[in-house]
Amino acid sequence: MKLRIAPSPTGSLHIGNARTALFNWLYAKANGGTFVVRIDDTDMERSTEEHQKNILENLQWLGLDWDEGVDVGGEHGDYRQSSRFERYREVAHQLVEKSFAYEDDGAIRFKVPKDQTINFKDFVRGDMSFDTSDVEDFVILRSDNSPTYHLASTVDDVDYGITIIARGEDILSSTPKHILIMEALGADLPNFCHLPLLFGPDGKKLSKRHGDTSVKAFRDKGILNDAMFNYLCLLGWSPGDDVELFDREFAISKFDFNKVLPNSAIFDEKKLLWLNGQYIRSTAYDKFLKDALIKVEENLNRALFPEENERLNKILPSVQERVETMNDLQAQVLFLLDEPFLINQEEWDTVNSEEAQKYLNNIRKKFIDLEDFNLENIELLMRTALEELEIKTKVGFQSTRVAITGTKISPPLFESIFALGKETCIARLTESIEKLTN
RNA sequence: GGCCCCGUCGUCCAGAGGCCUAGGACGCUGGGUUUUCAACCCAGAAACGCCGGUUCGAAUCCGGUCGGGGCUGCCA
Repeated sequence: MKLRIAPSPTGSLHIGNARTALFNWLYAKANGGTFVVRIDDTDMERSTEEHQKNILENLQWLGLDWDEGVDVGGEHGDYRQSSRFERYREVAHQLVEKSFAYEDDGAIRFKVPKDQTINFKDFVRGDMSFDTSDVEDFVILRSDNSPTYHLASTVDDVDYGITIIARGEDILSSTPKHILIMEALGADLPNFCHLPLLFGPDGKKLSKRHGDTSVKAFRDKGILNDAMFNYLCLLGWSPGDDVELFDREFAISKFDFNKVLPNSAIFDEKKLLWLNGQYIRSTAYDKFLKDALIKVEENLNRALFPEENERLNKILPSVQERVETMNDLQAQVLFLLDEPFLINQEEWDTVNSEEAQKYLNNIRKKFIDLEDFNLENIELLMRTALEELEIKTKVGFQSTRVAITGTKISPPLFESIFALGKETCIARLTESIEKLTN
C-alpha cells in the first residue's frame, strides 16, 4: 500500500493541502503503508525552490514524516517532476504512436473515446461513474514540450506504484482523464479517495482571499503544531465518542478514509484558537518556559537581559494559564521588560480617585520598609493597607495594577509585583503617583 | 450553460430505520468564582433545507426540488 501527497511549489503550504497530507499520512500509518512526498512542479512559471522548502518544512512541523520522496530519497530519483520531463515526453509520444493521443498545433492532446463509461470506487464517495462524452480531449504535452499536470501526475502515480490516490475533491472531475491515461498505459488502477475541500467563512474554497491561509502564517501567529494537527484532523473526520482533544498516536489508531465525511468543511479559526489554548495549558511547564522565552525574544528582536529573564521565570506560570497563542505572551509580560513604561491614561482615569492615591502612597512607603520581598509578604502588606485605610479591595488593587503594569489587564497582581522586584516596583509607584496625581 | 460533488445548531463533529422530545465541542447569552484578564464551574438559546415516496416507524432509504460548492485552461 502506497499513498502520496504531491504539492506544487507555487505557494507556501496551504492549510487545505496540509489537511490532505495529514489524512494520507494517517491512513498510511494506520495501515502500515508507505507515504510518499513528491513535488509536482510542472508549472515552471510559478514554482520556486523557496516554496518547496517551505512546504517540506511545514509538513515536518506538523509532525508528518515520509518514507519515500523528496529529501529522503527512494527508487525514483529526486521525486521532483521537473527532473522527469524526459519521461513524460517519452510517454506522450508513446501515446501518440499507439493512437491514444494526437498532435495539435505543436501540443499533444489525449484523444478521449466517446460514449464510454468510466467507473471507479471512491473511498469517501462510493461508486463513481462518468460518461466520457462529457470529457473533452485534453492537452498532455504543451507546445513548449512541458507536460501538463494530468500527464505528469498520472505517470508518476503509475511509475511510483501508488495504490491509493487521496486528494482534494477539486480534482474529482479530472479523475476520468487520469484513468484514461492509466488504461492507455496498461497500468493497474489505484483506489481513489476524494477528500472534502476546506472553505473559508464565506463558504468558498479556502484561498488567498481569505487572508493568509498558509500553515506558516498560523505558526507565526503562535499556534502550536500539536494544536494545528489536532484541529486539522477534526475537519471532515472525528475519531468518534465525541473525543476532540487527542494526539497523533490516537488519531492513527482511529483513522479510516471511510469515516471521512464527503461534505466540505469551513475552517473556523475560533475553534483552532481555543484548542491552542488547551494545548498551551497542558504543555509541560519546562517546555512552555523555554518556548515562551524564545517567543518573547523573537517579538522583541533582541536577547533578554538577565533580570528580564528572572522576572519572566517568576510570572510565566501564571501567564501559561491565560494565553491563547504564544503571541499573546507579549502583551502579558510587556511590563516586565526593560522597555519604556507607559501608563494607559484612559484606564487610569477609570481607577483614579483620592482613595486610590492615598493607597498607592501608603503601600509605596510600606514596600520601601519591606525587607523580605516575597509573595506572601506582598499580599499581607497590601491587604493590611486596605484595612488600615478602609479602602475597598477593588479600588486599591486595580489602581495598583495600573500604576505598576500600566494597564487594567495583567497577570495576577501579587505575582506581577513579585516578578517585577522591589526596586522597580517602588520606582513605578513613585513615577505613577507623580505623573498621575497632578 | 454542461458535467460532477455536497446538504444535521452560526461553525466543526456524533447519528449508519425505532436508543432522537437529535448528542458533544467552539462561538454566543446569563450566572458562579474572583484583585483585572483569562482559566474553571453551572445554566440557556441554537439544527435534521423543502416536497413527495418506501415503512408499523425516517435525520437515517428512494425520487424530486431548492440551496451551496467544484470542474469546465497548453494552472494544479
